Amino acid sequence: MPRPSTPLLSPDRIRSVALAIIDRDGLDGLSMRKLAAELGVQAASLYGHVRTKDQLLNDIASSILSTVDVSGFEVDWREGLIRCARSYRAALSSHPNIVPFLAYGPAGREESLQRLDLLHGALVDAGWSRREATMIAAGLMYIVFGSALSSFSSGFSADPADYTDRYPHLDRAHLLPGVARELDRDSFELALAAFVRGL
Amino acid sequence: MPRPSTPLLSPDRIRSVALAIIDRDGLDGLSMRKLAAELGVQAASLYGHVRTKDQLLNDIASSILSTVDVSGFEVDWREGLIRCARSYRAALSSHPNIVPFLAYGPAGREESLQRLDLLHGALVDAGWSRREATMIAAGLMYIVFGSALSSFSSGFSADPADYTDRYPHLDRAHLLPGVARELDRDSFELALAAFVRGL
DNA sequence: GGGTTAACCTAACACTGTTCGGTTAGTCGG
DNA sequence: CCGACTAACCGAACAGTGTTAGGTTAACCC
Repeated sequence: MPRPSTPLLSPDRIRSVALAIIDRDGLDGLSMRKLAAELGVQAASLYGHVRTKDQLLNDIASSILSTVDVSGFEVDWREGLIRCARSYRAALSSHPNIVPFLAYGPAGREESLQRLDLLHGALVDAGWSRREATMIAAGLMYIVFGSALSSFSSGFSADPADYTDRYPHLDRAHLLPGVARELDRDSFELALAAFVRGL
Repeated sequence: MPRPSTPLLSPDRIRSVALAIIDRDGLDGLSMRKLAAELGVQAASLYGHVRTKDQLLNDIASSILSTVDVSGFEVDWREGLIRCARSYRAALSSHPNIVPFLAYGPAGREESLQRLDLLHGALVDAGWSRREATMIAAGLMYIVFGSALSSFSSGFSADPADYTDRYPHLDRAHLLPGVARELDRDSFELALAAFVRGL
């Protein structure tokens, strides 16, 4: 097939289909050939629109991070922290499969830094030292990313029988997928509340 | 080369060289061929001692996790939580490059579960409900893994000039590698202290 | 000393991301 | 209207990945 009348590819379409594949098949489930196939195209054609796979993932990551909302600091810094963390977590957990890439890659993402800068400024305005503000922001990110990786409760979904005998203390209620999600959210809320309260 | 007089390979040697490569070249820097080469052997030979690369990584991960110490709950549960978290973080940050794999993979690791079970039991003994104990343990893991991924301060080590103008609030002192490590540790301690205090 | 097994090898398979050189449809200048 | 040029796609290839099948030989046991 030579040049088609109307282009089959665009950066936006590539990103959106790639994200759909990641959501469906996981991070390892995305290959350039598979992505191309689902776009009705050969793999090489992608490189006219995307510099590299890593760049593609970065772009997707940035677009997800750009939905994070850091407003709400006018009221009070505690409320601002909580809202920011919730928004961050919501953004991450809407596409959980890409979180490992996000956490792995450099934190120096434009979107991430902008929001961090705002957060940092708000904390300093509230009376914290610069160093403290940095550490508080870091702590908040620990909780957000730790919970979004969610290698915790959703990582348990193996055979319940494995746990019952060997780990007497562990409640196995959280093995049910529905409960696991709820438990993850509640754990996040508890950790967040405890962290902010303890500051 | 046929069967050598003294075996060149053993699961232990393979694991230790593999971990050395990961520490030196990163998680992506480990390939079976490279590992084999450093062991003075061909790649296929590894599969007589190791079922699969993923299994190898899991074994390495388990051996790292097995150094985590969850004692210290006799004194008081707050102290126990803090000691456990510190020990966990120490174990992870001694081999930071494997943390992404650890965080990515299932939490259902034998070593991880044993310690989780103990922690859970200690919390229940201290008067928390089973559900609360689970959530507290999860929260602790969020902070530990979030901090060990350390996609925070060590992720910034780019060009300092990039930050100065665009992000006025961000202090750029933490760009210095030495400071970054210290800041990471202090951020972890602050998050941990705030979390435990806030419970 | 012969048979068995364990430890290594070579070669290959099916993938991966990425690049090079071609082929053609669309677009613009004269 | 026609030629030059570019944009968009393709086929084939490269170097690399994890993994397996089948072969070769040294060490071990009876």
